[in-house]
Amino acid sequence: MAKSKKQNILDASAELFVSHGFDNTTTLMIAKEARVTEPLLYYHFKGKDDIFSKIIHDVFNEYAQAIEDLPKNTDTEFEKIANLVRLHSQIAEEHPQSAMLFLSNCPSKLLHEHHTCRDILEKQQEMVSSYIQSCLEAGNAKKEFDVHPVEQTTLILLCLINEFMRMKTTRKKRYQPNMQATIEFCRRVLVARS
Amino acid sequence: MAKSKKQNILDASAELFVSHGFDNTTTLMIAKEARVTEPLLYYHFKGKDDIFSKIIHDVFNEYAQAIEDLPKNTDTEFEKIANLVRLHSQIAEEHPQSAMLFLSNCPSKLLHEHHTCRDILEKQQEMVSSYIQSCLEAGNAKKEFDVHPVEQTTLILLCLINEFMRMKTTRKKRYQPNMQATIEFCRRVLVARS
Amino acid sequence: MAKSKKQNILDASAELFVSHGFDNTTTLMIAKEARVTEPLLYYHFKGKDDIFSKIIHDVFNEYAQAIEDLPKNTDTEFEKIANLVRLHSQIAEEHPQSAMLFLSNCPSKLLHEHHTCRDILEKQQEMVSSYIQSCLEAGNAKKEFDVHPVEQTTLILLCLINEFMRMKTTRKKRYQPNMQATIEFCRRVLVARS
Amino acid sequence: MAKSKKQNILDASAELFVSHGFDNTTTLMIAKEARVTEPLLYYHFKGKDDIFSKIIHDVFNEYAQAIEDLPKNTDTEFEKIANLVRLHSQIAEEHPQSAMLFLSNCPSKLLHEHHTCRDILEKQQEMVSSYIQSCLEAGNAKKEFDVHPVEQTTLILLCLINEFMRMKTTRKKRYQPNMQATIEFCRRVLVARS
DNA sequence: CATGAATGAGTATTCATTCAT
DNA sequence: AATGAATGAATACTCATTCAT
Repeated sequence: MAKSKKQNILDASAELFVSHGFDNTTTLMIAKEARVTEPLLYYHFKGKDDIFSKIIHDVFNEYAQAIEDLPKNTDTEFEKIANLVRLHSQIAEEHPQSAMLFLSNCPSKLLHEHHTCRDILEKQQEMVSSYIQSCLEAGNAKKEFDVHPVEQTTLILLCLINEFMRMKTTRKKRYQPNMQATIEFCRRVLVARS
Repeated sequence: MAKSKKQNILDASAELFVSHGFDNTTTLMIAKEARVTEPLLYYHFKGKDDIFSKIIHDVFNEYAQAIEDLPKNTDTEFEKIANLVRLHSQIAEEHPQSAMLFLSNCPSKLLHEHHTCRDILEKQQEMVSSYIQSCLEAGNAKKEFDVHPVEQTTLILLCLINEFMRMKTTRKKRYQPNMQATIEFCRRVLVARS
Repeated sequence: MAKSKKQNILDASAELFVSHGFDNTTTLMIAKEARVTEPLLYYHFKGKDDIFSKIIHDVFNEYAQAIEDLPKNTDTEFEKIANLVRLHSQIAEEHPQSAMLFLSNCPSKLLHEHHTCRDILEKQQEMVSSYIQSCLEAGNAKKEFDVHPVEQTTLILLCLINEFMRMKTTRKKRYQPNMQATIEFCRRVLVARS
Repeated sequence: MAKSKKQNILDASAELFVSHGFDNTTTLMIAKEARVTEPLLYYHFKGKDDIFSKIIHDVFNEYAQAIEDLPKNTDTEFEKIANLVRLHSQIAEEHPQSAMLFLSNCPSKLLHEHHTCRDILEKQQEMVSSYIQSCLEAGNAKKEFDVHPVEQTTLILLCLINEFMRMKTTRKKRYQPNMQATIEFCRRVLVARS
């Protein structure tokens, strides 16, 4: 029993939110899965929503850190873009649960303005799109790229990367795009033609 | 009373499924919104799931028809791709509800093998990717395109289009990619360089 | 379509009341089984209770008639008792449905003073016990029997006959008493010893 | 608050099942009668069926114990039969509720093969009939009895005892057979004639 | 005689949460 | 830190019955 009961609750909840969805996971299911009684959930957390928030924040923080940790000094700006794709591919493969948690529970909550998901989704967009935009601008400056409407291209690349991860996580193998091909695709779009 | 009560139920349900999600929409909410009594839901449909299925099938059939109706004879193959992007942009703008219904309710249900959503999502993928792949192959043959791993590129374009629609539907204006920019982006990738 | 729809309803109801019990038979089930729409039930009958009453009365009238029709002139009084047992055995075998209808639906309704079942059950007791009592008294007078507390013996024989039919109708073969043995049993009790 | 709420639920349920029948007893009625809220029923039991099962098992176990406890050593075998009748008479008088519960709810459920009632009814038959049969065989051996088809006579006595209890429990006084007369009736059938 | 549409009142059951200990 | 007992509010769904035609 290395894990604390509190951690048990978080782990069990994460698993259930992924496999059944937030709405279809009951506090009783969580308690049973975590080998804990229901009132203990309320001792450690404010309620079901709070458990979800904690989990989603943890997941996001790890993700944010991973992006932060991407190499800042690379030979080319394109390498940075490629690294971004690689990171997402790796997350989809190594932590599919974390990705799923986000992808399958958040959409239906997005409409509620002040929901945890909305905040985080916005942060993620902000973070990734500013990463991409920096690359594009730097690349254009170096004549490595020749990309015109920088902001629009940023958004489109953001689309591409998000959906790339979504498909890797939620679809059948035959519909999962290949990482290398995706990187080449980006190269074609970005890299200035001689 | 121009609309039949049955149609009222479908309309009210669609609206609520979009705004609250399937799980957070109660049969009572549907009945009230449709200005109908609850038992009538069960007279016309087998239950909440059945209402959802009917709606999602209707939405999908309209979508499938719209793709079917895209012009078959165009000057260039690229025009077909552009048309596909335009169609999705148009749907996101003119029928955001239909798009949302699909995008916000299906993900959490995808795990259940035989769920309506899974069937339909697969059909959509099949349909759109075979449309794209035909274009790419024809374009390559005509030397209009010079696209190498045809299948992978197909998948990536599928990603792009799906997420393009998703972002137009679910995100704030400032994160919505512009249609014309997206088409130009595709052109850059696809059209053979002189 | 030899049978009228009204008769269809009665037949279907009888079958369902037997197989599912009155409370577990819905008007919809009856309508479907009778290949009729629900409102028609209310055209022909006042409601579910009324259908039940009609059926139970029909069944009882047939039963009462059968008892009425038992031979009045027999060599011995005992023969009349034997005939009574034979009749019940025959009903249990030839019209198990009618017997079941009565046996499985009435008990839980017996408590409600003015229920159809109570009326009929009382009539049946009155009828059968007066039949038995006449036999016993006549048999005693003729010295064929030597039965002392006539009224009590009547009641006990009533018990025996009722439960005999119940067991033949509702229990497994191995618990069904044999008719001939039952008659011999009665003979032993009733017939005066030389 | 001498009784636990769990016991309150069982008591209230038993009373209601007897007075209204299982199908006509709602969980709300039970909760109100037990001065408890509805969800508590589901905290202590799996559902309405489970409550019924628990009660019927309790009742049966008491009954089985009472039969077990009947004196094993008696002067005559007939005394044992008489004791059996006395026991049933006593139960009908002292615990009419328990008897009614069984008699009025089980019949309509008997058709469902694996229902609690069927299991228990079979056990009761097995138990009582093996008790009777042992007596008859022992009595025959001792020449106390002179009973010929032992098995059939066993079944008929089982009939007699079951219906005796049923009538004592469910019918009007004037149709309730007298215990002593029933015992004498049995004596007449069983005891060998000089 | 017949029915498609509709409903008031309910019906077993569930759920997130709290309380007393 | 932990739990057995308890609940207010709901939740999908059902049923006998009726109405308009």
